[in-house]
Amino acid sequence: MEYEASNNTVRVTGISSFDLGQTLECGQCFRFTKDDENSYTIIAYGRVLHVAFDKDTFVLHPCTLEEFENIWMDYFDLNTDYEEIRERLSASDPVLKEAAAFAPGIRILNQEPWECMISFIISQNKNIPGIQQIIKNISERYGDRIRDGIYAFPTPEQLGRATKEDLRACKTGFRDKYIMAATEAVLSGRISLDELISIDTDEARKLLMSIPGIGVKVSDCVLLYSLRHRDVFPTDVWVRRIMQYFYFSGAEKNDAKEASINEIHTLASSKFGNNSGLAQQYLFHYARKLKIGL
DNA sequence: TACCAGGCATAGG
DNA sequence: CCTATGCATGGT
Repeated sequence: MEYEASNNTVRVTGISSFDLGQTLECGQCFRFTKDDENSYTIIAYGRVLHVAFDKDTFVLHPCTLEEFENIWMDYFDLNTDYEEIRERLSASDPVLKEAAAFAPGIRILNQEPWECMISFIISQNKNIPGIQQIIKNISERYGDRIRDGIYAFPTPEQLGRATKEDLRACKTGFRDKYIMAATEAVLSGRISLDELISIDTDEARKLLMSIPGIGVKVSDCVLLYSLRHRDVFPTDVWVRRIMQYFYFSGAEKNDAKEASINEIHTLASSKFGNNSGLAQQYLFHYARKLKIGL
C-alpha cells in the first residue's frame, strides 16, 4: 500500500481486496450516503469524508496525511491482509468459497465503539432505513454541527442530557430506556468501552450484555464492528436463514428443524474460528443478495 | 387492515 | 437450555 497527500486529498494505491460498496453496504455501518457509482460520503469521528475509487486509486477528501494515518487507515482496516484470510476461509469451506468470491472486497470497519453500541441498540426490530433515520434524528438534536445540515453523532455527555420524551421525539420507540441505560453505564464509568478491546471476547460480551437492551446479537455486532473482536459471529435473521439453508437442512430441505443460535455459533466457531466475523460478513451479504428460501 | 423490520426482556416450560 | 409474546414506529 502506498499513499500521498496533496490539496487536502489523500490518494492510496496498492490495496487489494477492497470495494467501497461491498464494505459500506453490507450492514455494518449506518452513517453514509451513496453519491455516485463507487463514491460515498461518510460521517464518522466528527468529520465528513468523501471517498471514491478512481480506477485503482482510493481517494479521500477532505483529508490530511495525519488524518489518514491516525484515523482512516485504521477505520477501513487497511493494515490487515484480507487476501490471506479470504483464502483461508475459502479453502476451509465450499459455501464460504462461494460467498467470499461473491463479494471479495468486503472489509470490516473499525468504528467508534460508543456510536456503534447505540446504533445497534437502535437497530433491533427495525429495517436499515428506519435505523438511519433515528440515528440522524438523534445526531441533529444532540450532536455538534459539522457543517450545514450535517451533525456528528452525540457524545455520551451530550446524549446524557436527553430525557425519555426527547428520545421518543426522535422516534426511538421502546428503545428509549435502553439508550438511557447504555449512556448511564458509560457516563458512570461502570463500563469503559475502550477497555473491552483488550479483554477476552466472552468477558467483553458479558459486560455489554449487562446493559438492558443489549443481547447476544447486538453485543456481537459491537464486538466485531468496533471492538476488534474478529472471532464473533453476529447471527441475525439473514445469517440464520443462510446457515439453516447450507448447514442445517437435511436432504429433504423442509422437514429439518430450525437450528438454534447456540448451534449456529458452535458450528461457526468450529468451521471459521478466529475469522468468524469476516465469514459472517460474506454470508450476510450473500444471503441478502440471493434471497434464499423464504 | 394486518403484518413485518438485522432483537430483547420477560414469563413459563 | 428452549419457546411464546409484547413492544414503538413507519412502511407496504
